[in-house]
Amino acid sequence: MAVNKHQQKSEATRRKLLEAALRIFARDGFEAARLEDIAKESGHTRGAFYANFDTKEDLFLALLEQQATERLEQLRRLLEKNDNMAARLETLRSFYLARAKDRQKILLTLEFKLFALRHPHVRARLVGAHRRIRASLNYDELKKLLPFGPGSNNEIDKLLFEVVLVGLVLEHAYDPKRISAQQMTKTLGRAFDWLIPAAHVAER
Amino acid sequence: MAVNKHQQKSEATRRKLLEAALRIFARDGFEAARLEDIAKESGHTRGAFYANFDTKEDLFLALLEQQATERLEQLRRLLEKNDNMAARLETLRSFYLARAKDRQKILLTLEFKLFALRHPHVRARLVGAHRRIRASLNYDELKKLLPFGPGSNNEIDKLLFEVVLVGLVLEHAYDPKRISAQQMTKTLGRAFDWLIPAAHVAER
Amino acid sequence: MAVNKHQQKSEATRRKLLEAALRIFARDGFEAARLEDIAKESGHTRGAFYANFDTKEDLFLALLEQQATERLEQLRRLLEKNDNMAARLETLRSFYLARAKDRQKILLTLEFKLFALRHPHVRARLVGAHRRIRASLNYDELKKLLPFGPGSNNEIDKLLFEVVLVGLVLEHAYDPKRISAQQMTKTLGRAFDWLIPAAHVAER
Amino acid sequence: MAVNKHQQKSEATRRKLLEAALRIFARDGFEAARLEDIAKESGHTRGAFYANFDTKEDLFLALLEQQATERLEQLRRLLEKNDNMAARLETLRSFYLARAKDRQKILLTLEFKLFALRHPHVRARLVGAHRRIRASLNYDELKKLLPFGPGSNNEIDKLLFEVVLVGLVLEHAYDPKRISAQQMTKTLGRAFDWLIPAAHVAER
DNA sequence: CATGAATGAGTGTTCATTCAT
DNA sequence: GATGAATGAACACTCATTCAT
Repeated sequence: MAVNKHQQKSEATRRKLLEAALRIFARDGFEAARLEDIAKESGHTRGAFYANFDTKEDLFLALLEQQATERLEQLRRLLEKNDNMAARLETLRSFYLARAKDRQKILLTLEFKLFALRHPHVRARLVGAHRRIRASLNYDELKKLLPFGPGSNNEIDKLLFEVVLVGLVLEHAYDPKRISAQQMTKTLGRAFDWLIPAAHVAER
Repeated sequence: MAVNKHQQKSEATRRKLLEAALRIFARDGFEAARLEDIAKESGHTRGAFYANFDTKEDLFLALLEQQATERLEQLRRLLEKNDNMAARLETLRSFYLARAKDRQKILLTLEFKLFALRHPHVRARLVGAHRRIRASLNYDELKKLLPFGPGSNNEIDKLLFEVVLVGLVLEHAYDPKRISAQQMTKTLGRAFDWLIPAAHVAER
Repeated sequence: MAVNKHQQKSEATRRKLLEAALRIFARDGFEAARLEDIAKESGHTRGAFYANFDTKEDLFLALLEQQATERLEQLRRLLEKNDNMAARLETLRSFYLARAKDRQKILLTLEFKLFALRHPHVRARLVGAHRRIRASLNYDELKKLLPFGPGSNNEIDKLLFEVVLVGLVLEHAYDPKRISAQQMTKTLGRAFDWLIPAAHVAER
Repeated sequence: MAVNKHQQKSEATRRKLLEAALRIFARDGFEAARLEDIAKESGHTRGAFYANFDTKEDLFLALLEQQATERLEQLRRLLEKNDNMAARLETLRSFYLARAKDRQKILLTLEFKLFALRHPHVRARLVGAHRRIRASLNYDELKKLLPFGPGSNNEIDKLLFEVVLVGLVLEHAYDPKRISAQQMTKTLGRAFDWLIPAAHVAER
C-alpha cells in the first residue's frame, strides 16, 4: 500500500509541473505559453512534461480540474467550521474578497473559459471534469450550507459574483490607476452585499 | 482622379481587413488568429494586409481604436437626440443592454485587455490611442450629458457596467444553459438599475 | 531627330536608377539589395523601375555594362592624350591607383563576378555585353596604345592588377587597421611596378 | 554513458551541418543559401539545425571560426615538421599553392569578408573569434617559425598573398578560359616568389 | 521516469513582380 | 512613363511532439 519512492518522485514532478503551468499560463495565456517555459519553471525538462501529460491541452485541463477542486475543497473546509448561516455567509464574503488577491488564478479561470469557448471539442471533457469534481467533493452537501437553492436567480447571482470578481481583477491588473487594490476590495464588498439579500446577512 | 481611385480602393481594402479581423480575432483570439485567415476572410491576400498594416499587432491596435471610436460616436449620437437627463439615461440603458447582442465586439474588448496586460510595450500605444479618441470625440462634452462626475465612485461604477457586461456575455457564450440570452438581458438591467441611483432615473 | 521631352525624362529616370543601383548594390550586395531601396534612392518608385527594366537581374546587368563601358571610355580618353608609351604607362598607373578610391565600383565588380559565377544562365548575357562593349569602344585600338600583346602572360598580369586592386580595396573596407588607405595606394604601386617590366617604364 | 551517446550524436550532427554549410554557402552565398538546402545536404531537417545553432548567421560564424582554426592548425602541423627556415618556407609555398585547389573554402573566405563588411554588428564577434583562435593555437609561436616580423611590410605582404589567391581562384571559377588551373598555380608561385625576399628562400 | 536531440508542420514577414489607374 | 496597391511565392524561425537513450 505504501507509496514507493518512484511514485512519490513522479507525483512531486507532476505537482511541480502544475504549479509552473499555473504561473506560465496565467502570465502568457494558453496559446503563447511555451511548454519549454513551463518545464524550465518547474525545474524539469520537456521530457518530464511528456512523462506526465499527453499534450499541452491535457496539462491545461488537469490544471483547471486541480484549481476547481482545490477552491471548492478550501471553501467547504472553511464553511464547515461555522454552525450558523450568518457566520457562513460572512465566511463566504471573506473568501470571495480574498480571492481578488490571487491574480494568477483569477486570470487562469478567464483563460479556461476563453479556451473552452473556442475549442468546442474540449467542452465534453470539461463537463466530465466538473461532474467528477462535484461528485468527489459532495458539492450538493456544500450547497446546503448556503442559502442558494437551485431555484430563484441564485445561480445567476453566483455567476455575477464570479463575473465581477474576474472583471475587476483583470481591470486592476490592466490599469491599477483606474481601480486600485483597495477600491477593488471595496467594490467586491458592495457587489456581494447587493447580491446577498440583507435579510440573510442578519447581524452585519 | 487617379489618386482618388487608388485611395478609395485602398480605403475599402483596409475596411474589409478590419471587418475580417474583428471576426477572426473574436473567434480565435489574438495569438491563434492566422493572418492567412484574416486575409481570406477579407477577400484579399496576406500581401494586401501588409500593404495596409505593419504587423499583426498593428492591425489589432487599429481595430481597437476603430471599435472604441465607433462605440463612443454612436453613443454620443444617440444621447444628443435627448434633451433631458431621464431620457438620456434611458437611452444609455438601452444602449448598454443592446451591446450584449454583439458578442464579437464584446469578446474583442476582452482580448484587447488581456493583450495589453501581457504586452507592456503596447500600453504606451494604447494610452496614445485613447487620448486621441477622447480628443477627437469631445469626450468631455459627452460626459456632461450624463450624471457621471469625475468625483464619487461613478468611474468605478462605469467599470462595473463594463465588467458585468463582458463577463455575462462570455459566460453566455461559454454555456448558454447556465445563462440564456433573456436572463442575460434581464441581469444587465438589474445591474444597471443597481448602479444608477434611483433618483436619477426618475419616472421609471 | 531631336529627342523629345518624354524621352529625355525617361532617360533621366533611367540614369538616376542606375546611379541609385550602384550605391545600393555596392552597399548591400545583389541578393540583399531591395528594389524598394533602389527606387527610393533614385527619387522614384518601384513603378519607375519596372518602366525601365524588366527584372532586378536586368538592372544589375545594365549596371555592369554601363560601368564597364564608362571605365574603358574614360581610360581611352586619358590614354589618347599621351603620344608616347612612357607617358601612357604613367597615365595607366595613375588611373589604376586612383581606382582604389572608388570603393563602390570596386565592390560592385566583385559582386558582378560572384553573381555570374553563381548564375550560369547569366554568363551568355555577360559575354554578349562584353563583346558589345569591346566593339563599341574599339578595344583593339585601345590595346595598341599599351605594351600588352595578346601573347606572353600580359593577360594574366592584367588579371593580377585587377585582383590585387579589388582584394586590397575589400580588405581596407573590411579592416582599415590592417591596411590603411595610404598603405593600399603604396601597395598598388608596388604591384604595378612589379608587373610592368621596368624596361617599359623607361624614364621612371 | 547515455549522455555520451547523446553528445556524440549531437556532435556528429553539428559536424555534418557545418560540412553542408560549407558547400551551400560557397555555392550560393550567404543571402541566397537556404537553410532548407543546408539541412537537406547534411542529411537532417531544419529542426536539427536549430537544435545546434541559433540563427543562419550563427552557423555562418561558426563555420568561419572552424575554417580559420582548421587552416591554422594544419599549417602549424606542417611547419613543425621542418627544422630550418628554408624548408619551412618551401612548406609554406606548397601550402599556399595547394589552397588554390579548394575553391569552396576560398570562396567562403570572400563571403565572410563581404558579410562582415556589410554587417557591422558582426565585427565584434569576428574580433572575438579571431582572438580565441589565435590564443588556442599559439599563433605567436607559429609566427616565430616564419620570417614574418610584426614590423616591415610583411603584414601587408601576407595580405597580398591572400588577396591574389582569392582573386585568382574567383577568376578561374568565373572564367576558366581566362586563367586555367595551371596558369593559376604558376601565377601564385610568381606572386609568392615576388613577395618573399629571395634571400630567405636561400637554396631555391 | 526523465533527458534532450531531432522532427516537421505551421506562421509571420519580406519582397520581386503585376496591374489597374 | 509612372504610381502604388495587391499578389503570392519564398523563407527564417518557432514549438508541440516524438523517440532513442
